[in-house]
Amino acid sequence: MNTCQRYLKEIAKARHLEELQEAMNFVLSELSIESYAYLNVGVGTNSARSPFLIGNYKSDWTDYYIRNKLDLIDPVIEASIKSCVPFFWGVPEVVYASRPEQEVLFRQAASFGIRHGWTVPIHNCNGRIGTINICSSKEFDQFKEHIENLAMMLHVISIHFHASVCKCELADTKRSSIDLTTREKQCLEWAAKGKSRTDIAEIVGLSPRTVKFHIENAQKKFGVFSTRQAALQAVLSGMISI
Amino acid sequence: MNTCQRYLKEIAKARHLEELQEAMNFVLSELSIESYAYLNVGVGTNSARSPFLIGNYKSDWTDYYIRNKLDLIDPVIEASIKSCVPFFWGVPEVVYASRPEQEVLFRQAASFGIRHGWTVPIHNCNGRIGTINICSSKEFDQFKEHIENLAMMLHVISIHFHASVCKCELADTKRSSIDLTTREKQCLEWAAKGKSRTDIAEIVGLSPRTVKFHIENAQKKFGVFSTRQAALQAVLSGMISI
DNA sequence: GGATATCCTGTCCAGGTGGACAGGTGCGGC
DNA sequence: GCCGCACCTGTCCACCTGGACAGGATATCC
Repeated sequence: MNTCQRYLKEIAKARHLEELQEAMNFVLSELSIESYAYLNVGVGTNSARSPFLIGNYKSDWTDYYIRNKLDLIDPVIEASIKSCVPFFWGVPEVVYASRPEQEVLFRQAASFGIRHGWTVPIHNCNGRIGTINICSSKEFDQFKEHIENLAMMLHVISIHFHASVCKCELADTKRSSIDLTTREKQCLEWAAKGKSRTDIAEIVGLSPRTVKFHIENAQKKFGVFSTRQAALQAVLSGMISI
Repeated sequence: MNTCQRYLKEIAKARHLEELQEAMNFVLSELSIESYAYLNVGVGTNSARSPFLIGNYKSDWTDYYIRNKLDLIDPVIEASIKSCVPFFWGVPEVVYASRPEQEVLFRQAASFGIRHGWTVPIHNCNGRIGTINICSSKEFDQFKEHIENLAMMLHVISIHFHASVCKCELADTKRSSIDLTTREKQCLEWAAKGKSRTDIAEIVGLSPRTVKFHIENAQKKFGVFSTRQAALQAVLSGMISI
């Protein structure tokens, strides 16, 4: 068994988020990664659902980040939503602050020693994405070289880590898999076809309130906050067709 | 630059699907992978486009597979939709035929020498998923050992390959009848992610009215009457990703 | 009998959406 | 110079949506 396989095994055997964090701390320290943060965010609307964070960034910064919902404006998160391959960010790179509040964010991060980094975005199409963010106090060139040497391994480790997070999360919430009821699918299907609540009510022979009820349930199951997203998720996961 | 980086560069520089296939053929032959197939399928039941296939499987089999839409019943594809980490399939593994028509599929595949394999599922949330399927005529244990030694590199290569396919494909859609402008795509993309008009306005730096304007134009192009439908169409036709 | 799941229905209300009316700029082609 | 196109912005208003309150009826399983 090679080194990477050993690392992946370490990550796979974790049963709770705490164990997972320990495993990741161990693996990344072995790889001389001084500072990392796994951020799991919803791609949905800016509602109450909080993103969650695992890692060893300074808690002053991460607390502030989460409390102020900075993920909503973070250009790194924006880029992660769009990209499916890892990317560098910070001073000499493309992914950088473009709007005033993003510049504030970068300045604030810099005051905690976070000036540049490398991020692995991980998508699994359930309305949330995972990002492994690695940063360093080293000079950018030196950091980049270090990362590029490890990129392959770090990329794979990140994906498996995210998969483990999802597994632990699922185990926690006891939601084995997303399973829509007949009514939920029926209502969502018409919603995806562009019908309004009242239309659907008439079509399927329910009250508009009940249609709302079923769509709301579907939204909860997908962890999203709009019919738009629920319809998308249902179509993308092959549960309904339009 | 190490070997893997060289491979990734080879894949990244391809501009058309043909070049991409050549690059992949080269890379995988270097890694002593005798037989692979990249299958790109839509996840919806009646997806916008038929699946497409790149690789060096016997064309007798792949033609038959595509013609009979076997991806719709293939347990490997089912597993790929659900999993986001690579897995083995075939005789001694978990992913195997469970329904009668799936058993037929596996028997047919076996007659073409495909008995077991390893699949990397790649999700990037645009209504299609990519799978890199690698199989071998070797005995399973021997095959498994070979793959496990290369798993990390193959995994990363697969992800970058899929990203390149998407890039080439997007270039192709520019020639299709429906053609969204940059702003339209930009606004729809955020809309598909569940953002509201005001959110999007802030993100892309426009007035809410202008965001509305662009989404309306996209709606007209698709011949639909809601953001919901426009977002779905755009995602399913691969113009945007969520 | 109680827990659980699916299903059904109601009101109130802030905030989002889409249609219809306006207006404007800058660029390239004929 | 005019036309078409992409782009940008505004108001008004009916309607739709989602969240937060409610209230029910069945049926299954332990």
